[in-house]
Amino acid sequence: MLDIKRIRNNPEEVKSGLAKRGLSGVVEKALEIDEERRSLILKTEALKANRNEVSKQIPVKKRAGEDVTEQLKQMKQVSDDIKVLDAKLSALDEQLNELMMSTPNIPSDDVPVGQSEEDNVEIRTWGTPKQFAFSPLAHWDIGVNLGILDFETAAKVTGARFTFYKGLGSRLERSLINLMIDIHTLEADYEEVFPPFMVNRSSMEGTGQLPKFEEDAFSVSNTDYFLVPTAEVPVTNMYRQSIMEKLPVYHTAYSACFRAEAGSAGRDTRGLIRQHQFNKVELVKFVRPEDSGKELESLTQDAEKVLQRLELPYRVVELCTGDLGFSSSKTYDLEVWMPSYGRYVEISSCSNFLDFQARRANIKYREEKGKKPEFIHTLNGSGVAIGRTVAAILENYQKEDGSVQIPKALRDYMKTDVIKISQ
RNA sequence: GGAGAGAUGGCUGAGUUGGCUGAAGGCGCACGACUGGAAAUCGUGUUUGCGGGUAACCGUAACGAGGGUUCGAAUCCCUCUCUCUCCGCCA
Repeated sequence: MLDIKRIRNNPEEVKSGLAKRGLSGVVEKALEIDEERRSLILKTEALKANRNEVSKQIPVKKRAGEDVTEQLKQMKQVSDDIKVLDAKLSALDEQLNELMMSTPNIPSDDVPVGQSEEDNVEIRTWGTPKQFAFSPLAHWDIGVNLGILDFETAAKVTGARFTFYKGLGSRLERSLINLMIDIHTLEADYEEVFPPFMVNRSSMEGTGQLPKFEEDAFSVSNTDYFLVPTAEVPVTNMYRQSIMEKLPVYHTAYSACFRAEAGSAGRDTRGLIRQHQFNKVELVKFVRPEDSGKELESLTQDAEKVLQRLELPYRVVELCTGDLGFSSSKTYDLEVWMPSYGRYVEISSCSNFLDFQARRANIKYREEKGKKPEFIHTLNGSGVAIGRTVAAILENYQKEDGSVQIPKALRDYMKTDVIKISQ
């Protein structure tokens, strides 16, 4: 959520920031409500001050034997007036809140301006897409041939966009989770968290999934719970409504992720790329405002480390203003080379939210005792998506005979070097 | 799911015949005094949001959340949430 004071003090700056997202009219609307709201506050608080003053005198006068009927009558009127003004005020508060909650973050100044993912900017590449001496298969064929992925049974048992992993396929999925969490906890300073896979509405609002994108989430009927679309939601909201004692705090968390994929009909219908349920290891950072810029760089590198360890070719792109997520001010996507697509495919998204989520979720910290608490900055990134990693491994490590070599980093976890067709 | 108890400031813990309680006492913490230094002791201070003000500061709101009664509510009424104990059930 944007700071209303920032809008009040620098309306032009906010206006041009939101314009980069193709948004207009928000600032004007916000200022209009804000002005009315503040003049109303002035009025009601004056009345309340008066009421408090007189109410304090009433028992004194009563004790002195004075007649207070007239005061009671007057104050009754004042109280009724206050009630009317308060109702108006809370209606305005709600309007303003609704507007602010559905307004996206402002892109950082250095984010490239653009319309769509076409305009994203490649920052760097790592590794070289492999040239195959045979014609490589897509992971959905490789997985089915090896008997480790079963889309048909999942379609019967649940529906489209779900998958059964079997045998070494399940072990591969599980091994990747462990490898990634081990990298982040043992080679870096992330503390592991195993979060709930359902969260309440306030948590979804805190990180920005709601109120605008309810159709993207799965809700649990008869409750006000939602299946988590990413571990970012429960982990960030751990610190909702609190003043943090020390910064920075880094967390990594495995979770299943659930997405309705509304509006994705017809896209990536085959394979593991776009599922209603997938696994992901997430990285979440809570940092001082002045550090968030460099923290985004190191977070991205922490995610990259996973792909480097797995020796998967990838590139880093910076999202342009048109492709930037609702809550983010700046995002780097990691895209892994996917032979079946003949291009790089998103496997991680690392974002700096600045104080946008912290304001919604009310997460603060105090630099030193006696000082005013300030909003922190939050960041998160996939470290990385498991299902897409499995797809990338199957495709990039496939052999002509249909078998798949296991990346070196995974062999201890997998207890094998290769997945062969025979099994 | 059934029965009961509870939810107050960083912690602990008063306050429940409504008013002088933003909230006693204790602990913790910060600053000061004392000391060669420290402990102990003494003194002072120690929540957050919003609005106004250059500022000092002033006003207002908050005692789990929301609503109601009242001139006035931490205190009374209603709804909800969470925690604890016992029973049932269960991985």
